[in-house]
Amino acid sequence: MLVIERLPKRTRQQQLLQAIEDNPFLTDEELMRKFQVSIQTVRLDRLELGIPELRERIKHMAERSYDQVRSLPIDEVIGEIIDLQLDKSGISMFELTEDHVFSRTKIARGHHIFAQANSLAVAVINDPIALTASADIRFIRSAMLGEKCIAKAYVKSLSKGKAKVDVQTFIGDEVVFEGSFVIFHSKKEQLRTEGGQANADRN
Amino acid sequence: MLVIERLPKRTRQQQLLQAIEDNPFLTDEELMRKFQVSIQTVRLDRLELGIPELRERIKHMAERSYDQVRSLPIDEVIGEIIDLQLDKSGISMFELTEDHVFSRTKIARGHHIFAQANSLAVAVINDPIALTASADIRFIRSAMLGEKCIAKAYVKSLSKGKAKVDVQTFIGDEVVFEGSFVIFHSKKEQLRTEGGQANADRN
DNA sequence: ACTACTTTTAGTACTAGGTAATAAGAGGAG
DNA sequence: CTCCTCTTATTACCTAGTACTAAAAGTAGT
Repeated sequence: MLVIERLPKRTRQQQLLQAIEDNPFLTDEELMRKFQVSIQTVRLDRLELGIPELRERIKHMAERSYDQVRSLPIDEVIGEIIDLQLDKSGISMFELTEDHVFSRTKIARGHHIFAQANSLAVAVINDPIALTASADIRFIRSAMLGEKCIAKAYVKSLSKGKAKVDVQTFIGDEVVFEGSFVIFHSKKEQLRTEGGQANADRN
Repeated sequence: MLVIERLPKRTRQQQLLQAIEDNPFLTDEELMRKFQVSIQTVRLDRLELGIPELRERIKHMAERSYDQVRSLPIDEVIGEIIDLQLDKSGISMFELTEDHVFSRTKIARGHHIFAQANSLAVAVINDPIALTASADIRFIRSAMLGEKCIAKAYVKSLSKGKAKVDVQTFIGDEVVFEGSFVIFHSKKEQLRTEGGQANADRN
């Protein structure tokens, strides 16, 4: 007789599933010790539950995070630049995912909406060094999970080291956010520029 | 005397490093084909460059992303709540890492500073449904990589569905950010509350 | 108690993607 | 021609498995 009573198959499989969900880095050998069964039982359980082997689990996690890491630093602007006329105007698109909303209400958190507008306001200024000095912002309507936010930025004035940029963010034809940004930048005089590569290193 | 360093090896190793950085999922066999050398050369190169094997690389990525996933949803506030007196005041701390700064200048991006202040302003309101309506903000000094931002929020007024919250963010004793937030919330009348568990589901 | 069936365990062959160590060949500098 | 670096080859071993076959153990019905 075993001192430790072994669990029925169903229970064990549910606990195994939970265990791997909690810690995907468990090997079959560790699971075998945890549940006091043979390694073959663990493997049969994984087979029945459709849980891939450790290395595959790890690989999937890495691939997922790799894709995330890839998608961010390509341009440091929050959202996707649709159109950019340096020192004039810019448009970006930003889709609200689970990551951007309150888990309870599915309403977008203010700072994500702000981040899109802020980074566009900075990106539109043709200067590698450009920083938000101040902003006057209004959240007009709340945005929800899955909605596509289109931010439009217009440079209102541009002087030695200071620019005023107005941003409006729309969902469909409804305004959800408005902001007036004052952006400090480094260039003393404005230069005429070709439409070429903008500075990717700013938002 | 070796006047000219033998470039092929060095160049290859640099390219190998770059290749693995670009795509950490490359096996030695794939690298061998890519560089037209034997698999042993690839392995010697990795050894010299201190690049771990594929599985270790993948594992590290997975672990890192796992830790991130773990650390984020625990509290949905940007930064760490140091003190919270609901409907009165709150303090949060936020350390600027590489993720929060311009890669070129190492200056913090405005929306991260804003996010800390905004999420604190929302968190301090004792209502599970609270949203930023508008804000008037000023970035007074630029914050740099590694600096610890301490945000202090004070509830200035609180009525049926609207609250005014002022936030100041400090690095040391210097003010780096100031903002006046108007927060909409759902409660009609204010209730006296025990100091207990605040809503983690808001910022 | 015997059979039938499920569940568990055991064992073997094979795999990918390596490490570690040792030896041998290639090619250039002096 | 020799020394030296670089490269390649070879072999043994590792982990964490898959795939498959077979046997043992437990459980239920009759």
